[in-house]
Amino acid sequence: MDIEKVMDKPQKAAAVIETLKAKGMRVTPQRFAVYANLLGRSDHPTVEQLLNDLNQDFPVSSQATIYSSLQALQEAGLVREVLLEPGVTRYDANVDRHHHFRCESCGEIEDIAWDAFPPLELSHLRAGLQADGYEVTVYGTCDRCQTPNM
Amino acid sequence: MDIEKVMDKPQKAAAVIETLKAKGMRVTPQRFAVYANLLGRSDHPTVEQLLNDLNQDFPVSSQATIYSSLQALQEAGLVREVLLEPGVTRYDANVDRHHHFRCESCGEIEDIAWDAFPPLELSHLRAGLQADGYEVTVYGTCDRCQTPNM
DNA sequence: CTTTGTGCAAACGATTTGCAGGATG
DNA sequence: CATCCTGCAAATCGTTTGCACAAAG
Repeated sequence: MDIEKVMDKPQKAAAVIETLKAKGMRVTPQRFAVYANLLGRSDHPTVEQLLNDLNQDFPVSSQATIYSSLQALQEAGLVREVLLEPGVTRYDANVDRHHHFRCESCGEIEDIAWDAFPPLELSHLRAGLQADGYEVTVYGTCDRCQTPNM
Repeated sequence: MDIEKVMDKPQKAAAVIETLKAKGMRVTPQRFAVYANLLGRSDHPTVEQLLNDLNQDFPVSSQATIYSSLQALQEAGLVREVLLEPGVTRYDANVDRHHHFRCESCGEIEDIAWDAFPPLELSHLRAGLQADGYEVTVYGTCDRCQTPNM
């Protein structure tokens, strides 16, 4: 399969390919498609959602390959997992530090900018713990779920 | 099976039983054992750990019953899930708000007191989001993993 | 005595793995 | 052309479910 088929924005495609190469990864259409798709959305999809989205028009990648692509992308530091619901693993191409908002009604997840909150002081946690970073998860209700069936 | 067999601290046992009754739950030895065990530890065990721990000396509860007990305890608001690693659901009998520290090396989870951090201002999130609460997760290395094999 | 819980085993769903053929660099 | 990736199917692991029996109130 040709990589061009899975990407309609040539300029960005080149950038994505460069990123993958720069990480020493082989650039395959499947990897490219997974990463480009993740970069192009902000809703932290599951593997199932990626699978449906990628293969919508014609087969691009199998499920097993999506799993292995995601693993490779994770190891390269290009993608991270987001775990906020039991049994659901979501993926996020935004690896800069940021927080999350989760709607307790529909499960939707939305990013919150890092500087939405003042920096937290980690230095006076219990002695012995070495803190490397942190993240805030906010729980609540999204707009859509506040005004049901309208 | 008799409840006394699974609890060696009679005074606390009575309190646990009262709590369960107060929530309108039937008090069974299995439920009691699950909840008492969770109350007595702070390491957020998985179902597998609970299963091993409870049945260590003699059979107390089956796996299916632990799942159903945990579900009932959750619905009663006595227990909550903690999700910080893929594929691993942990349980916590501390339902007061608090934060978590996760060791990226061994996966151990430790509670952080709620007032370890100044309260965050949730009011200026994106308009439309209704925030109900939040939680901080700190990532790092625990004491044990900082000084390997000693 | 009525209702709800338990235990077993089968069912399930998400993720992982083994392996043969195919694509990448 | 050597290495690594892909796709398929089978295997695995955590969790859920159906059902007959037992226990709680």
